[in-house]
Amino acid sequence: MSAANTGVPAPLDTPLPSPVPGDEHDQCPVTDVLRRIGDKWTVLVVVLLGQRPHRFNELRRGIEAISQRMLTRTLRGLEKDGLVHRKVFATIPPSVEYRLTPLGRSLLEPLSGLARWAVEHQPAIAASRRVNNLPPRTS
Amino acid sequence: MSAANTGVPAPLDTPLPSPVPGDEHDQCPVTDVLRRIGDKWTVLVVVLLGQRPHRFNELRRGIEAISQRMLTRTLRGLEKDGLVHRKVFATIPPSVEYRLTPLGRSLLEPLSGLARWAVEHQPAIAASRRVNNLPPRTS
DNA sequence: CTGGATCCATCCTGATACTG
DNA sequence: CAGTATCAGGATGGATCCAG
Repeated sequence: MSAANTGVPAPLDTPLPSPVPGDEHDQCPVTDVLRRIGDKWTVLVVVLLGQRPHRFNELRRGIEAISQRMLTRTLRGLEKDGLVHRKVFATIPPSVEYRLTPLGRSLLEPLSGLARWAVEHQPAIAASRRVNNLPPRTS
Repeated sequence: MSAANTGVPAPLDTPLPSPVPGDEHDQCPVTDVLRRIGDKWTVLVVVLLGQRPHRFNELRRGIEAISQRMLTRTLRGLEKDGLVHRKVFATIPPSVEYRLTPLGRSLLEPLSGLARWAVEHQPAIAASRRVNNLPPRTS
């Protein structure tokens, strides 16, 4: 935190990859990533796997509220995108280990930036939600 | 960029606010924020407003593919959370100006971090998606 | 110009039951 | 243990029409 809120729009060292083509109907990478990790469980799983590799039911116990189905789906999505590696041990009973790939680990860093912002400003957002519970506009 | 990808897991200066309570059924602030900005249009609107204030139809033209309804909904959501300020000019015809609040502007920074990651790794993700188009596992 | 109201298709998520 | 299959409810997004 150096020059924080001086009132100036803050010229951002990374200009965010341009508004969008407009007439292009496929979305920009940013939106794409946001939608991938913006679901209900992905971030939780990534964070857990960021600590160490986990087995399936280990993740399940770590999250608790997640259903078996959603954990599978979440892991499949992450695996498909190359963020998580799935390693099967042909034992009896079978066991499967999930771990972040280097690509997946590289996500932890920008994610932590957003996490810090979220934790820091969550009270302000919550407050704004309470106040601005859509009171009729002037009328 | 100092120590970038050395292969080591990178110990993250911000440890991401802990996995989750587990038995708590309300989500952590990070998930909350991710779900707010993880929808189809929010980030696009925020980015546009990050450049300068816009009027309603100006935003609409800037995004093009967005429907009137979704632009309204997106803006209402951002307004409710205190990220966007809505200023009405009682002219004829009426005009409304939207601009980021300081809170909204503060989001641009962590967002740009994620944006940089997305742009940088989007090719790898796309490639992984093509390869891993869910080929039947062994079978 | 700005936006509300409706209707509808689709996606996401959860609960439950079953399998190698 | 680690999943898959199926069904149902809610959320999300789009099209269209109407209004101040």
